[in-house]
This record gives sequence, structure tokens and C-alpha cells, in this order.
Amino acid sequence: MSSKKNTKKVSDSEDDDFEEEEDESEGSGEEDSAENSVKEEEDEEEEENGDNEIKEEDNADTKIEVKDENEDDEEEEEFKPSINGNKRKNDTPVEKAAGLSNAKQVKTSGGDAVKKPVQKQQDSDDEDDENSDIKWKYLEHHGVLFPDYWQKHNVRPRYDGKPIDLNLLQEEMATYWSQTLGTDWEHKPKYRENFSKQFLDTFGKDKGKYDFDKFDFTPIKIHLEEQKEIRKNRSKEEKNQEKQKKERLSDYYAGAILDGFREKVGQFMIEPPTLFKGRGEHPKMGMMKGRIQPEAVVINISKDAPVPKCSVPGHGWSEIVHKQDVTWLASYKDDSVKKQHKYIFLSAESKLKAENDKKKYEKARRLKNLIGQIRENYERKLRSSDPVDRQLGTATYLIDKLALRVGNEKSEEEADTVGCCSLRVEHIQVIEDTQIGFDFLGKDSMRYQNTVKVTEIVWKNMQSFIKNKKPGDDLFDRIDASSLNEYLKSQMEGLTAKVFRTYNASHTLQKELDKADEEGLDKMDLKDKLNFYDEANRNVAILCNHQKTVGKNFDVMVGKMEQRINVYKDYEKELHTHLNKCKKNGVNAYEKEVILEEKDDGKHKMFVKKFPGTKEKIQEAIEKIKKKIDEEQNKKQSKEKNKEIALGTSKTNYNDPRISVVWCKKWEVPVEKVFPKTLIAKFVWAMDTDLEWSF
DNA sequence: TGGTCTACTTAGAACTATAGGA
DNA sequence: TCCTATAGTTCTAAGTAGACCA
Repeated sequence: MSSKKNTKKVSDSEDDDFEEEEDESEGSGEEDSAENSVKEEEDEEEEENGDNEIKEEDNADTKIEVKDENEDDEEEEEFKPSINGNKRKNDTPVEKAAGLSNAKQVKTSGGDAVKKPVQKQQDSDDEDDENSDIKWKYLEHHGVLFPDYWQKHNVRPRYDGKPIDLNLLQEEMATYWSQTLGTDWEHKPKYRENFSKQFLDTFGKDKGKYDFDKFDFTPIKIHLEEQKEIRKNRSKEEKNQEKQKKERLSDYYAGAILDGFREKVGQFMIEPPTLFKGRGEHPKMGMMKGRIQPEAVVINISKDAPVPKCSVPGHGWSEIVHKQDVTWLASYKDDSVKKQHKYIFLSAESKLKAENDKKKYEKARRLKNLIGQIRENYERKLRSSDPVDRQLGTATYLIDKLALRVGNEKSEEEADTVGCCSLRVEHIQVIEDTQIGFDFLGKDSMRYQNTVKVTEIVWKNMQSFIKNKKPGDDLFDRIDASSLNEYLKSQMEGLTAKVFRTYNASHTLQKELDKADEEGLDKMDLKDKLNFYDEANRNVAILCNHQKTVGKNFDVMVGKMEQRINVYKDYEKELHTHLNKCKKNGVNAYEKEVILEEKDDGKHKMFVKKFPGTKEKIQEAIEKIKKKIDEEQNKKQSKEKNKEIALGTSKTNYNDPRISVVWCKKWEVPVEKVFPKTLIAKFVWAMDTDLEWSF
């Protein structure tokens, strides 16, 4: 399968996606106006059906060293350059386009490499972008979708026992707060503190008159529960209608064209306002994430692409830009909680993302070829007389052996988490027998707790790095993330700490899966083969410290499983007893009904098993229940093993998909048993990897 | 040189759909 | 056919890293 399948050729039949729908929107709100915008464009599309077919240019990335056997397939596609049929309007002034009353001047970037107008570039065989940062030649999309404005429900909370009127913003905030009542968030002091301060601030000069503790939001909470119930009980028809409406919006906004191919947009909805829920002990949790208006949104499209309509009446985009050196379709600044930029990108299955993904793994494979020399080099540094070199060597050792992240500096306004370079004295313990204990919070405040035996020189270095330091002091006080990466770059072009993680993860997966022969995989059934694969994947997840929090009813679930196993075992025992009786007495007909388990209330029988009537049937039943016991035990074991381990992250981000594809082919395992639909789409470029390939 | 900005990937939690067992 | 556990998907927070600037 080639990356051709990754993108869709824009054809007449596919334009049907945008065919006119019956207008069934009634209420108000942004989605409705967005829907109108969907409809309007669909109408226009019907009118304009020109035939602007253009030949695609060769867009292959020459930097990829290993040639994809199917690259050739991509080259000779024809396309029509508009999302809605063939609506390219070279001469459409951007200012004239709908929703653009507020749009600022148009910018173009992409470095000096962008000298010619886009249309010209598309029509010519230019070679000058081979080494430039140009990410696309033609880009067209429908902009972004805005969440509904707040609609008042007029349910009043109580203040000091009496109902209190709230204005629009207060009601909105109070409702977001009420949503978190009964969850862990409610009891986090910082969450409460941040929210209550901002909430009281909305009372302006009267804020001093109010005490947050005297607010009772139960009425809103009850209202939310009622609404949830109503939603749950909607008729099939209503649910269907809503689903279709959602799909229609998605079809519209998720459609983009990049260099002649239809591509899917990732998350196209602007993040709705809510209370910020940072991970770990985030100092800003509970603060209000503000509403983003179109005036904050920058749209990135081709100069000659139609400007997307802004779906919010009376509003317009901040700017229309034509930055060919970036991959984002839209961006906005959100400074309400923390200063940050948000982006709308193409989805993971797009050609652009896929190419980057492939490059990432190719870089990791390059590291594989050089790792011996690189290790020798940093091991030399471990013994250097220069303390900076000793720290560089030691940090690289930890990144290589433990797959630690590099650890950039963080501000006071974020949760206190660390990576390799930001480790502090209190995070490590130098233990006898050349062991080092690690205990710190990493990305997403996930705890990394590990005791490792290291080489003597590393152990001595670590000991010297903490000497005369107190808790709070940096372990590596002479290096930081950028100086470390600078050193890594001197070892291999493009090498950063992140590449080690990808390399070590993929290398581990390959190594583990290569044990298939000695494990006798050929004699295993599909279930066991998949267990073997999961086990290999688990090793990667452990290496990378990919965790998940244990579900609240984990113990209950395991308890139930145990109970079930015991019931099955009892049944098996009884079957044996009766089989023996049958054999002894020569009685074949034997029937008995047993209750194997009762529900908690004791009223309902969960399992009712009849004993079979003949010896043969008893024997059959024994075999059946034995199998069931086995299955249930395996299920329980794997549940316990995976209790705190997240297997998905390594699959999505670290394991070269070609390793899994080849393994699946070799052992006749359908690839969809290993990758869900979305990952197959993301890794479409890896699907026809040759059987001989290895990482 | 260090701080900030920008662009992109990686990450777990929350939400939703689906499968499988009764 | 219904219910619920699990798998799969979506959402957005939290990283990395290069560019830029004073």
C-alpha cells in the first residue's frame, strides 16, 4: 500500500460529500450558523463546476534515505484543486470573502525560497525547494468551527440559603464548576482557590460581600443530571439526527486540499471555554479558559485559495496568511490561563504527517547504525577531567539506558516536573553496589520510580554531582537541554535526546518480537500470538514509563473475575465427581441443575448449569469448562499486568510500525488485530513493508 | 547568552462505540 | 436483546526543540 491511499484524490464522486442537505437547523447558536455556512458553500459549489484539472508535481521528499518502494505510485495523480468541486478563484480578493471584514493584511512566508507566486510554482518544475522549508504548494480548507455561545438555563444556585441571580458569565462559570462537583477536582484546594477567586471577581465592586463557601451549586448540579438523563433517553430518531448533523459539520470542516490531494483536518473545533484541568499539582488548575473569538484566529491558506467563511455572524478572522513553511491551517493565541499558541493541523493520517513520521523512524534507524560509536564516545566523556564533559557523558548515559526525556527548564507557573537535565538532588539516591534510585515526576506528572544498577564510573559521577549539594539543587548544574542536544548533534546530524527514546523503543520491540522463533510462535493460536506481541509492547511501555491511573473499580473487577474462576472450578470438580459416579454405576442419564453464582441481592441466578445426561457429554463439558478457566485466568493475569501500563502511547509514537507489519505478515496475524483503524490509517505508509525488512 | 516565541510531537484522561456474555 | 466491560477515539495538556531577539 502506498501513501497514495493516505490521501484521497479529489474526484467528482467525492465531491458528493458536499452535496446539499435538507436544511433542518432550527435553534440558534454557533453550530447552526456554522451549518448555514456549510450549506451556503455547498450551494455555491453546485453553481461552479469548472474543470480546472492540473497535473500534480513530484512532491517526493528527497531527504528520505530509504526509498519507499511505492513512492512512484504517488506521482501521476490528477486533481481538482478545490474542496468544494473546482472552485479555485485566483482573482478573488480576500477582503471580499465572507467574514473577512476584520482581516488584516495578508502575509506570506516560507523564507526567501518563496519567490514566485504559488500558481507559478505549481505550474513549473521548480527544483529550488528541494532543500527549502516549503511544506506545501497549494493549501485550501474551511477554517475552524467555534463552540456554541453560552445559552442561559436560568437555574439559580443558592447563596446563604437563598436563590441568587447570576449574569451570563457567572452562570456559565458556575455551571462549569458544578460539572466537577462530586469528582476529585472539587476537593483539590488549588482548583477551588483559583476558581473561587475568579468567580467572585465577576461580582466587581461587590465581590467583598460574598463568601464562596456560602454558595450552594446543588440546583445546577441537579439540573445537569436531569439534562444528562434527558439526553440519554432521546429517541433513536433524535440521536440519529444529531449524529447526522455532526457528521455533516465534520465532513465540511475536516476537508482540506493540500497539493491536489484531499486531506483530513485533525481537531478543527476551537477549544470551548471550561475550567482548566492541568495535570498534577498545576498552580493554575480551576482557572477559566476563555472563549476564543474569530478575531483571535489566524487562517493559513494559499494565496489563490478561497478564504474560508467565518461561521460567527458579525465576526471575522484576525489575519489571513500564506505561510508555506509551516503545516498549520489555523492558529490562535490563548492567554487566558497561560500564554500559549494553539494550532489546527491536518490529521495524523495526512501525507504531511506521515512523511514526518517516517522521517522520525528513519532518523532513529540512523542512530542504530551509529550507536556503538556514540556509546564509546560518551563513555570516554564519563572519565573526562572536564566536569562539563563528565555531566554530558552521564546525562547521555541516562537518556540512552533509561529512555529519560531531556528535561527542559520550566517556569514557576507550571507543575513541578523534571526530565534528565532538570533532575534535582532530591530525585536520586546513590545506593551501594553501584545502584542509583530515581524517584521524580516526569511529563504529565507521571511518577518515575526505578532503581538501576549502573556502571561504576556513572555511579561515582552521580555521587560527585550531588556532593555538597542540598535538596533543590540541580543534579546537572553545568549543562542544560540545549547544551546536551548540541553535544548530541556533534555525534550525529539531527540527533537529539528524543531520538534515543524512539530508537530504544523500536529496538526493544524488534528484539522482543525476534524471539518468536524460540518461543515457538508457529505452534501458537492467534490469541497466544497476540499475547506474545502485547508482552513485547509492554516491555517498550515499561522502558518509556507509559502509565495510566488505575481505575476506581479495578479491585472490584478483579474480584469478580476471581469469583467467576472459582465458580468454574467448582463446576469442574462436580462434573468429575458425577462422571466417576456414572462410570461406577453405569448410569448414563444424570441431570441436575446447580446454581453457580447469585447476584448480590441473592434474588437472581447468574449462572444456571445443567449437568449433561451422558458420560460423553460430561466429558465434553469438562473440556469446555477447562478452556474457560484458562481463558479467564489469562484475562485476569493480563489485566493485572497492565494495571498501570498504557500500551497505546508506544504503539502510536515510538514503535516503528514496519516492525509490527512485518511481524504480522510473518506469523499470519491480521494487522487489524495489532493496530486499530486509526493507527492503520496513520501508518498506511508502512503497510506493504517487505518481509525481509527489519528495524 | 539567555529568554521568549513558534511549531510541532507526545501523553493520559475523558468520552464513545463496540463486542461479547448472560 | 440488553447490559457492561473493554477497546477505540477524541481532546487538550505538556512536552521537545529550533528560531529569533535583545
